[in-house]
Amino acid sequence: MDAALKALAEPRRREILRLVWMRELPATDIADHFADVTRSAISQHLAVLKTAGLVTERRDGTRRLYRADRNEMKKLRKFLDEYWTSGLERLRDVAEAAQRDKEKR
Amino acid sequence: MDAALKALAEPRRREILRLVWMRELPATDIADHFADVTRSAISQHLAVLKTAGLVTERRDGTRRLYRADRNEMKKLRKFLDEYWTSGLERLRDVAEAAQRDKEKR
DNA sequence: GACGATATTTAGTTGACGCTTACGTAAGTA
DNA sequence: TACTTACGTAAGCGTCAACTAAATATCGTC
Repeated sequence: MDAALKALAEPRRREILRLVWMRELPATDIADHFADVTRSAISQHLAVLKTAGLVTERRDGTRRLYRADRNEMKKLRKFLDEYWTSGLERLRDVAEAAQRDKEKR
Repeated sequence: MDAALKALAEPRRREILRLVWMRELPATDIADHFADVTRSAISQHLAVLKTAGLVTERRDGTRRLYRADRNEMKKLRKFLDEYWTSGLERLRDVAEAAQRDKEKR
């Protein structure tokens, strides 16, 4: 989950993810979309996204086709929604804070 | 939105946000929660979160009380949900891809 | 097997980031 | 006024992340 959030922190990677959101796309086409950056850079971004589980790679001859793993994004959304309010953790923190307050008095 | 995502990419900042999710907390209490890091470091993290709009600051005497801005998080969630599938942008991209395919044939 | 096409990988550089230490500042308190 | 508490800010440092250029892998074709 940590890797996914870090991956999304980079604007270019978000753009890539958007490009392959609805369809598969070979690395070249993805790279062509970015005028100001080398293919190599895009390849590295794709590696990060793949490691984070946000895209899947499929080989077809010399080409590599990428596609967004929407299920992983779904998990991320769920994580973000639940992280702050996860029951047990929250209760523990509140209890600790109360304890701290008590000790100070 | 970019700033918010970058801010969340850092685990400590996520933890801070969680601490002040349900209640206000002075900077000292927040810093005390992290044993392995200086108060200064936490102060800097708080500045990042504030700039990203994820927390609000309220002064009370010498203390500064922080609290999560849940509305901003709500916006972020909405952004994440809609970014990949935003109507016009998506249509444009699809059109471009179709054009590219056509030219190759 | 050599070659062109498609892509990743590997140095190597640069800038950003997180951290600590040291200092500055504002608000209470004796 | 002097002192303490609570906090931010500046400078400096080490590390990591993003980039380029060059080298390397892999597949299909002649």
